[in-house]
Amino acid sequence: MENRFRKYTVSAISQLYGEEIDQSLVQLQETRNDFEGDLTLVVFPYLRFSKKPAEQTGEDIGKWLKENAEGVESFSVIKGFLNIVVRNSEWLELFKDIAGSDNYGFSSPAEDSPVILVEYSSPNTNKPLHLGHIRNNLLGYSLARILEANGNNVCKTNIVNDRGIHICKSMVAWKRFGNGETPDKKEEKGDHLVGRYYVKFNDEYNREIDSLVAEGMTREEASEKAPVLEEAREMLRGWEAGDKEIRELWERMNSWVYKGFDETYRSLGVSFDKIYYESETYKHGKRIVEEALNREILYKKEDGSVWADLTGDGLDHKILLRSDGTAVYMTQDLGTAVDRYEDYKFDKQVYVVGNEQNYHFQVLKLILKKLGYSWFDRIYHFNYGMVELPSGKMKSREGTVVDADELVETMYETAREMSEELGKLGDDTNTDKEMILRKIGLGALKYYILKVDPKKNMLFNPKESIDFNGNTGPFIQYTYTRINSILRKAGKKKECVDTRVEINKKEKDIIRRLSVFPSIVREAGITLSPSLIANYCYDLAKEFNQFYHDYTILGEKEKQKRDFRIELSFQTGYMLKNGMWLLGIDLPEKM
RNA sequence: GGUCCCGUAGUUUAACUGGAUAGAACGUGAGAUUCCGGUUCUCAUGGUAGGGGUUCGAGUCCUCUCGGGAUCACCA
Repeated sequence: MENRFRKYTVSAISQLYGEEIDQSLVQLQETRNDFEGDLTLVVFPYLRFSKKPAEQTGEDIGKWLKENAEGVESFSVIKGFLNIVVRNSEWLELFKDIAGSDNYGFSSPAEDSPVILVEYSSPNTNKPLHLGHIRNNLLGYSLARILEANGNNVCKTNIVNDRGIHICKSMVAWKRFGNGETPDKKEEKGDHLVGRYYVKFNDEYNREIDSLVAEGMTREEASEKAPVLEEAREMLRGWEAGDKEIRELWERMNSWVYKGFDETYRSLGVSFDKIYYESETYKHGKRIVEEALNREILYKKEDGSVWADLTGDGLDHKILLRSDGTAVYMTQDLGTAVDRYEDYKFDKQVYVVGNEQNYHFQVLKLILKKLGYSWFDRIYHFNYGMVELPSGKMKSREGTVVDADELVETMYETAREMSEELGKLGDDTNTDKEMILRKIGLGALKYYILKVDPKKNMLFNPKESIDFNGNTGPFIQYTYTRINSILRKAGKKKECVDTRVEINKKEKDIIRRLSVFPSIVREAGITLSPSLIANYCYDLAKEFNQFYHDYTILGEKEKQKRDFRIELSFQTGYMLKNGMWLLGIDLPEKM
């Protein structure tokens, strides 16, 4: 409908003022609630063509539309805003289109559609996932779905940082204190077990520093020379040299971690199409750096370390290989990027990584450019802010991180408590009940995180997120189950839309809301914002609830009206389901 | 100190990318409704950190000040 009016406006301007304008210049929006009308045209931009005051211009265009455009009931002009009232039959035609199309608002990718890689999660294998990763995973997963719905060929990737000094630290601690402990023996998730030894390493490290200081060493010196650290470094060198024993231990402990991660990913409901490992890509990175060194794009210091000079671009010097020849983070990321380009020839790559790495990605892009990769501009860093808790900031050093598994469990527990308090779900079997509660707990978590603008630091309040009222996931889930209940009672068959039926304001509001879904999906795809989808779902659910409150659906006597309302409910539920699907949120059929 | 991000009612947030009187939600106070599933609605309360600029029009763009965060490692 909006598109049609856009075209009408272009013709109106052309016929009235003899000026050909582009459709993008037409500012058409929903009429605000306080004014009479459905669509509003902003006429200010045309004043320079009409050479008349805003009111007069609005009147002219309004008159033209009334005479020439189909479906205009009436119009009014307030200041520079032309409010158009659209005929009810137009709305019903529109609704018929919506009801008649499958997956309204979704486009399916063709073979030659753009290829987009979405990287997210990117865990280190020395500790379990935490709240920050949750935001990352949810954003990444949702972005992938949104891009897919926009008709792109999307590949979800993950880069696992499975090598480096941090992993060696866990390994050293496990060798020293582990007594052959394994996840099976301990009945502990592997990632948690390994994470525990990482913490143990740091405890031991600090203890050794303290005792060295007590023996008269300076703190600075002590933190360099502590024996455990030496041992970890030795292990890293051994790892890079391919020492058999070290590699075996490394593989063994990593396998524990992967098993744990898989469980976490499953409980969060996210997945990947392709996983890259740093232990494989870093070699490629090193080759790339060495080649670039030969071509004198990079330079070597006297101590043997390799650097990129970025001062010409307003940045600093950046190290790419250590003096002992080992790789750094940037080295492997270069390798990963090139690997991926060779694998997929992507049109775009989206890195979902926290904003603390803004500098890193700025540098990555620049170095790719310097090295002559023409596609350097196709990588995009999707950065997001930190998650804080009501109790304060998360600091791993202070032990205030929130473990991902624990949080999911807490959400589930909270859902159960609330549900018991309300005394529902009585007659369902236990497994059904559990599944529903998982969906509610997880839906609450996901919705609460995704409705916020990713750029902003956010505060996560578990209690508030699971509220059944307000702008929350459970509220939308609840609306959906309510619709389902109505449809079950109605016999749930698809109704034909009779375009002669009379509709009221609320019904029109819902149709209008339904009709903008495609443009919201498109917008979310362009701006990469799941929050747009989240807020859309909330608005739709709220509008439906108002309608539900004011009018009866099943109790309506007139058959045509009743059928229409049932179909309207069906479409609303369908749209909620699709919208929430884009966020990776499941809607239970009952709750 | 350099660079980047952020600052909207008591709190959590939105604003169609420069459009109307800045919307919601939670909370608080008053009232109506409570029939398909836990409702919903109305009213009250209260906000763009501050100054200057750009123009028909600024939360949005520019600039300065103030506040918060990130980063500037031979960590990842």
